[in-house]
Amino acid sequence: MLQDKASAVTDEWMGQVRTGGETELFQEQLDPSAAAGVPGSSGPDQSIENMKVVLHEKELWKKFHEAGTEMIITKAGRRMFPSFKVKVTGMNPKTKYILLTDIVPADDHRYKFCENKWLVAGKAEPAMPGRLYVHPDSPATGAHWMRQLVSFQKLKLTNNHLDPFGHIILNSMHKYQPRLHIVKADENNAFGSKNTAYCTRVFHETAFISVTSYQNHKITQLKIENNPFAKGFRGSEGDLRVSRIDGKEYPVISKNTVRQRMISSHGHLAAKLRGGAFPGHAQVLSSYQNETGIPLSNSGSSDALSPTFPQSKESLMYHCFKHRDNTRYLEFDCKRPYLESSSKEHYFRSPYESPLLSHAYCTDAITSREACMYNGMETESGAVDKDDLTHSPSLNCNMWATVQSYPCYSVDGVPHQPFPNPAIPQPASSMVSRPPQADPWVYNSAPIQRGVPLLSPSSSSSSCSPAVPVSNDTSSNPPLYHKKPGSSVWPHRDFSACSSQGALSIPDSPYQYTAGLSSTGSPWPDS
DNA sequence: TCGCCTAGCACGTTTGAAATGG
DNA sequence: ACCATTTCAAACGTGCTAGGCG
Repeated sequence: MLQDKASAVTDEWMGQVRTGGETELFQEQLDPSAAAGVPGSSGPDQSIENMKVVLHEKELWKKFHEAGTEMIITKAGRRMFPSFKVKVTGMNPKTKYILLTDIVPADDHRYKFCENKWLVAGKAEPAMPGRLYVHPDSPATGAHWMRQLVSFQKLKLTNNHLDPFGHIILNSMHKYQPRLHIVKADENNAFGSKNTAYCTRVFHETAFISVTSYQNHKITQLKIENNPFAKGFRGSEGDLRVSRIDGKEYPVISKNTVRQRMISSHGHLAAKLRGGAFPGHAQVLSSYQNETGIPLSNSGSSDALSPTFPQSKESLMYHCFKHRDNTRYLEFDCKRPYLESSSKEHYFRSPYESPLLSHAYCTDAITSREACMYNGMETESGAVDKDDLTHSPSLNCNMWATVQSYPCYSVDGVPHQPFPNPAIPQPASSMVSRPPQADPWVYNSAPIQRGVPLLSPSSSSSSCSPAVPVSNDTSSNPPLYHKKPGSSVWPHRDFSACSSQGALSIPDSPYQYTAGLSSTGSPWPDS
């Protein structure tokens, strides 16, 4: 069972279009030619306004939220748990959509965990290079998306600012909000052109604070109890994990803890000897930035500071690059050992032909196409209607990237004054790193507007938009994401954002995350 | 001294190739 | 020869801990 009916109703989302602060039905804004041009499209697209998105395992998310969700971030990348899964309905079965997610700062604070609560500990660090995670099945037909759960469980979080794998980069001890974007592919199986429509969905119960080690033992216990990979840390039946003394909860030292301590005290020397077998391993990434020249902060112009509705203020730049053979490793000095030591499912493998693409990455085609969609009870990658998989299995560019300064906030669509991020240089379009034209596998990109009011009185919010043309000249606004027409095989794709603006509407009050969800004693800060 | 971060560890799960049998 | 099932090892994901670092 995905959800009970009540929660499903709560999370129902009727797509709407936002243009210049007005709300309109999506279909009225949609360029009919866009739908008509989409292969397999049948008639007017009613999918957007009828679309409904339900967060999977909402109750579990609520449990975490009430305890103050924490997500571990590591240099190598760590999955989220609970993982971000949604059930989508109401799509046009034959229209192609691209599903993606990103994680944006929830506010401009840094936090610390004191006395069992998260407290504001100062101003946030400069925003990391924003990245998007494109579901590896994208683009796919509505029938495909609706058939099973759409899972983003392979998304990984990292605190490595130079991460070459395309994992989403976050700052530790900061609060973040995941978002889901549904983009209607245009006639080129792309989006970002003027005909591209998109919607954004935010589930506030998925907000979390990134940490390098768990602060709240309640979260630790929730993870251990619910994550099968942490089963090894579960105690035997009846093993109480938390004891209450004078109304306060104290963690109980588990058998594992005792064992670990014994191992540490008696076998530390041996462990060190074993650990010393691979010296220098962690040094690989530390030199990455200098080699590639990746700008850590490359968000766009001062538009980010504009209090106006963010939709027309944020731009994303996406690039897609051809998959090459393993020789691409040669372009990474000293990278290969690290790459090989990591998961087979590297979102990004290497930069490609041009130094300009230094922050472009590629995913592994084979593994990224592993089933990320689930039926209610079982995975059934083999049951997928191949007719619906209009893309080749080599499709493999499941990451985009954006860089965004701190978002401007809005409440129910009313923009809130954003706060500046002086640490981030704000050049305009100069941030666009265009791939060399000579490379036919390079996917070009252009700014896209997004408007995403995150704050809502409900536990979740959404926003929907038609493609607001950057200009009428489509040639100057190539799709952000597109499949080469006539290409039967998708290349490995890479989306590397060069620029975006703080168009994300997030309240500066943490209450947005607790409304309707929090209980007394919520660990979320009250400020 | 403190708080945060990292590497290495053990454990359980997942995955996929190889082996086996019908 | 083909297909389905089973087995098993490697890879992966996880939380825990000591030690490093600023």
